[in-house]
Order: sequence, then C-alpha cells, then structure tokens
Amino acid sequence: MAKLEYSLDQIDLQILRIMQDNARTNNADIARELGMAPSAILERVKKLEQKNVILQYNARINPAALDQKMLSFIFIKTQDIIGVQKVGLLLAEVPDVLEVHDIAGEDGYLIKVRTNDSAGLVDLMRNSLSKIEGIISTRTTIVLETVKEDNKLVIPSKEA
Amino acid sequence: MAKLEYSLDQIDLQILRIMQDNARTNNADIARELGMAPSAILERVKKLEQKNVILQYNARINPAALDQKMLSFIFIKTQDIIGVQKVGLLLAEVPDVLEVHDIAGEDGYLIKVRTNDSAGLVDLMRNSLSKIEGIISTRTTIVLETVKEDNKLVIPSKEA
DNA sequence: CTGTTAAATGAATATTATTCAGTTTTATGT
DNA sequence: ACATAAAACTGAATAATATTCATTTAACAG
Repeated sequence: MAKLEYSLDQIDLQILRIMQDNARTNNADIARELGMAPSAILERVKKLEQKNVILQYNARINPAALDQKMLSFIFIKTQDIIGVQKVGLLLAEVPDVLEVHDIAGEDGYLIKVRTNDSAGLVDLMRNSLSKIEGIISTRTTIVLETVKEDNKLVIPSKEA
Repeated sequence: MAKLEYSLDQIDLQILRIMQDNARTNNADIARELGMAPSAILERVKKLEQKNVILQYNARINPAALDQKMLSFIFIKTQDIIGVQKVGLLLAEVPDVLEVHDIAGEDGYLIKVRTNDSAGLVDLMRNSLSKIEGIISTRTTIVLETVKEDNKLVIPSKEA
C-alpha cells in the first residue's frame, strides 16, 4: 500500500513553504531560520527533489515583458475516449499552450494558452489545433484581466 | 509613450530562458554559459527583478505530495459589471484558489482551485464562495488528469 | 540492551556571490 | 562626425555560501 509515498515532517513542510515563496533562498538562510545546520537542510532539499516533492524551480516571468498580452482558456471537445489520450499529448507540445487538463464530463480538454494578441490566438487555432486529429470543436474563453496567478499550494501545518 | 517599457536584448532573453527552466542556476554557471563575467550577469538579473520582468522565483511542488489530489476550474457568474471588481479580489484571498481571471463575455471569473478531494471542493463552495456577495452562479469543471502544467512562457529569439 | 539505520552536527574545503575601480561600449546631443 | 554622458562589462579582491565528510546523536527493531 503506497499510502504515504511522501512522508513529510514539519521541517520538510517549512522548507517547502520557504522555497515555494522564494526558490532562491539559500541554504544558509533556511538553516538559520529553522535553527539547523546548513548541511542538514541541503540533505533534506536534495531528498525532496529526489522524491519528486519539489518538481522544479522556476522564475515566473512577466508575460507583458515578452509581449504576451493575451491569455485564453480553450475547451476542446474530442471524438471519443478511445485513442484520444494522444490529443492531450499533442496539445501539450504546442509552445503557446501552458496547461493541458483532461476534464470530466464532456470528453475533452481544457487548455490554457498565452499569445501575443488575438491574431496569435487565431493563428494557433488555425495552424496548430486544426492539425490535431480527433478534435471536434473548441470553445474559447478570453481573459480580460488576471487578478491572481501564483499557483502556490496551501501547505498544511501538520501532515501524517 | 510607454511602448517599450521593458526593452530586453538577446542576453536578457537568454538569462530568462535559463532562469525559467531552473531558477536556482547560479550566476557563475549563467556567466559561463553566456561567456560573460558573473558580475555582469548579477547586474542584469537584479535589473530584471527591479523592472518586474522576473516576478518571482518559486519552487513548484508536487500537489500529490501535499495530498491535493483534486484540481478544478470554476466559472463564476457575477451580478453585473459595477462593483464587481471586488469579487475578484475576494476570490483571490481564498487559499485554495490558485488563479483568478476576469473573463470576457459572461460577466464573471474563471478560477483555478486545488483541494484535497471532492469534499474539500464542496467545502470551499459552501464556506468560502457562498460568502462572497455578488456571485450569481457557478459552474465547475473537474480535472481528471493534468497532462501539462508548467506555465512556461515562450521566449522569443529576437525582440525589438 | 544492542545493533542498525537515518538524520544532524561541525569543521574543512570548494565554489559562488558580491563589491568596486577601472575600462569599454553605447547612445545621444551638437 | 565628434564629444560627452550614461550604461554595461571586466577582473580582481573579499565575503558568503555550498558541499563534503567524519563523527555524533536519535530512533527503533529485535
């Protein structure tokens, strides 16, 4: 039974909390904050990486700085359940597609897409999506303004 | 005219590319890779932070490790346009809400939510969403499986 | 108890970050 | 084109951090 595949103690959670907020916090600082030796923190962090608890460290970049002013969500309806796992993988390969989620209920996917502008979106739909077999229809929702987008998980105080 | 508020040259883009992939890449490594002095890289990175090109460095944590198995998107229809900016801010304050987007067309928001399980989702809707004034209705889409979720922007090779 | 394993410490060393003076490059006004 | 000012870069010196590892401590099963 792989019930607790990742058993995280209080210290691990604290490390995660710090790292989720600032992935560039150095070991020395974390060690100071938690009152431990830097070497101990280093070991734990490496273990968290190996156990795939920490998936990646990434810099969040301001989309506006790269002129990617347009954000959209697109619902994609697919043919049927059989042989459609491939659609998800193909969608994931499209560069402007940031997220691909297999959704319940309507045989399909919800994807999150960032483009320069509406022309870029049209372009993506014409040139990329239309080339993927198994897509029946799409419904696009355009984002006017993003209020929050940090994707930070809620880290509990206790964990079994 | 604030046309080029962030003018990024080729080197900046390379730095962003590296940092987006691994926010813990150290200056020395970046400097080696780009054939420049570490001090120059340091300066540029700091400037990118100050110019708000780099918004934050965060560790992406495996939701499964924190037992947050459930991901949902919820469309939220709001009363009207007047006085509804507040709804977005209130939504953003709910811990399990990872993203809040003001969407076009239907007077409302699309939010991304992560909960432990379906009970957690119900809980959120009953205890948090229902308390927010101005929400007329909600439509929830449940994610069965996430194929991609890296939120990495496409960084162009050239930029004016 | 005793042996075994996992985790932490603390010191030594390697590497990196950071500062800064001096130089080069770039941009700009004349 | 030229002079000048501002911005960016280099390289060396110093401060700080990362990393390694032998030893100690803690946790725990038999």
